[in-house]
Amino acid sequence: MPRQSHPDRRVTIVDVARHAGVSTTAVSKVLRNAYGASPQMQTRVRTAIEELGYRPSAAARGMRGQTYTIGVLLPEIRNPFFADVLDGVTDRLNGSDYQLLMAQCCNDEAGEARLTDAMIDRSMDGLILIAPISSRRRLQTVARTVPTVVVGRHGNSPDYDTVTDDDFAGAGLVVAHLAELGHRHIAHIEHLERDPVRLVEMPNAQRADGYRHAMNAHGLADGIDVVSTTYTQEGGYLGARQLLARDVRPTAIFAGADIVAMGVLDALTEAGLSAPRDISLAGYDNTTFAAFGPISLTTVDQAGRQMGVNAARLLLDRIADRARPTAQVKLSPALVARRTTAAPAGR
Amino acid sequence: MPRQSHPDRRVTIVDVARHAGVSTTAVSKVLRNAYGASPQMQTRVRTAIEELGYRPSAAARGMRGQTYTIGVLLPEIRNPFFADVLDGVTDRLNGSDYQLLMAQCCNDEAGEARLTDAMIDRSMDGLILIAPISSRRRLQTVARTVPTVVVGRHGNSPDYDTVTDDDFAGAGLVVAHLAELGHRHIAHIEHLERDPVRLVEMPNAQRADGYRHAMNAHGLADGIDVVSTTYTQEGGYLGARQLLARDVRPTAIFAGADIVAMGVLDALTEAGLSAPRDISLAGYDNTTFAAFGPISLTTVDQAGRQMGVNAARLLLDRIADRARPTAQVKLSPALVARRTTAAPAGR
DNA sequence: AAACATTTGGAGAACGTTACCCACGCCGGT
DNA sequence: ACCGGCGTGGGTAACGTTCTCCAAATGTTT
Repeated sequence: MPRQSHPDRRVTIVDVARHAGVSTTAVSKVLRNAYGASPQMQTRVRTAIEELGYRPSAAARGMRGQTYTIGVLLPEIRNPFFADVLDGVTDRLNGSDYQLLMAQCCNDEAGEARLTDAMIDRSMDGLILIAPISSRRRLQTVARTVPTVVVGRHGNSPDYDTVTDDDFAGAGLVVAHLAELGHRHIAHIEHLERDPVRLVEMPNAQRADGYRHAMNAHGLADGIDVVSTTYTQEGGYLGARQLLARDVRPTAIFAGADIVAMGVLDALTEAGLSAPRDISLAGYDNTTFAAFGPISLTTVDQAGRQMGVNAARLLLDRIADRARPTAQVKLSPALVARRTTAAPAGR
Repeated sequence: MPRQSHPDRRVTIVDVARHAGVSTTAVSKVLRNAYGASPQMQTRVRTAIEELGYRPSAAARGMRGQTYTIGVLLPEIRNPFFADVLDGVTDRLNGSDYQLLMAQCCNDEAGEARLTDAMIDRSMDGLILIAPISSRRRLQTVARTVPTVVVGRHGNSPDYDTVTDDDFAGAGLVVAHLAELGHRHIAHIEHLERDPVRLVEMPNAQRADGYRHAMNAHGLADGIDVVSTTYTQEGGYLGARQLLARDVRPTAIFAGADIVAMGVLDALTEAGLSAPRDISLAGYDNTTFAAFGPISLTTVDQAGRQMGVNAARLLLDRIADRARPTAQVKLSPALVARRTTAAPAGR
């Protein structure tokens, strides 16, 4: 590991050029794998880079070209589903020249805007927005400024690519599973949504729609029972309390997300009930939590990793060609039946 | 929200200067709250900035001065304890000019080095390294290049500040709690550590030491029983299997981390046992998982949020004055007794 | 009134890299 | 011989900000 001659100053492209006896332009070309550098030149420059321990400054690069940095916006770091997506992105980006940096978002539109702006200000080459809550207008603005892929939000745009799970179908899988077990009164805890655009684009809305559609399709229209809270543990807890207070209790609860199902479990435990003995319970996301043995929650696997891989792929594609038409990747969810669902007690 | 005159080009400091009828130097001074700008100048420039919707380019800033970016290195995004630390950092940084960006680390030294390098390449103003595994030498090198705070690693350095939990004392709390309940054979699952430096600096090693020390102090030297695996769910599972196969089973298990305790619960469930009926179980970290009602794991609260707040504070201090002597903040852990610990069965 | 600080503003040179051009030499085909 | 094309290399001007001076105006002391 060679030390640089001057103790303080960073090694620059000029040092490399001098050391290799070539121009800075030549070094730059090699760095970017750009056209116009002969094989000899390549090895010569690379040797010099190695010998001096040179690493390009992203700041300087950002002023003219790329920074080889990709930003990921996460809404909630604690939700393991997002970690899965992130793993996929990381996988795809490994071995590329791109470095991934992420930021946790603050769960409000203003904060989301501030963060995307911060990423744009830092000359990032591309953005992956995971389950953003910003207005469609805002997303378009961002995407027109920097290559962007939106994950976990339906609807298509001419400006950004999307990667989603087929939430409508996923909800259907849960209903089918529970109906097959013999349940007729299957309640659903949804995330309250008023905004008309989000009512179409947000996964939670799609799941609620899918639930209603599937209930009707199975001839269980009478068993439709929806509680609107939020996709949080707290929301699940409160939702379950409402459901448990019904005159006629549902025999099964389909929570719109695993985190919601956790809140439901809380409420059940508190009420001295357990799943599936007293009530069947299903979630959505197949988080590590759901997979955890003592919990063993029936849920829907979104293949978060696959979503991440696709998002990264689409983003790299778009960085390479900003003009290509946008794509919408929709992945198929799969039911993971575990131990919180069973035939209803009275059957 | 005014649009910029040219459709494409970003608003620069030159535009602002022209619009305000001042020099770019003046604008720069206002942006940095630097000395030499009168109050009138300040308002005048700020108005122009507002009117044009100007935001400075971090890339350009990075070439001369600060980027107002702080990097956080997380070893494992799924561990909720790190999320707590991150919350604390975010809290402290909110309202400051600094933007936080994080990267997940790859759990090996090479990957950690690559990431810190990437952050340095991007001219970040400061780094917060959470539970890094790099060699001490490497940490020093990084810290000499950029202001750095190391979280969750003992030992002090003249180059970086540290924020830790008193892991030694924390382990003592667990042993005291279990001893008081009447346990005499208390096993511990530790993270295997060979490197002599890490054996002193890593929290896991401190916990194991604290465990041994406390066992002796309570006159339970005969009950010392340590299994070395890893701080993962898998490690907990394997460790518990070993312990359950003992001729004389321990009546309590102190897992070195909540994630390890989860693995233990897996193994217990598999063996048809439960805590605390058959065996008492304690973790460490007070993750959201431990707090979750149906789990209700006895654990140690590290006040991750406080650690994060302190780390951010120290980092901002150091950015302001790189010459100040380093500080070591050590926070006191607290026991959180929940439902997985009780008096041993045979008592 | 002169000398000296202090405050306020600006001019201009970095910072490290890449984009855009142009020059050179070497081909092959008129 | 001449011409166009291609492969190769380099010169140079950006990019947007801050930093280092310097000058003018204003205030303060002798």
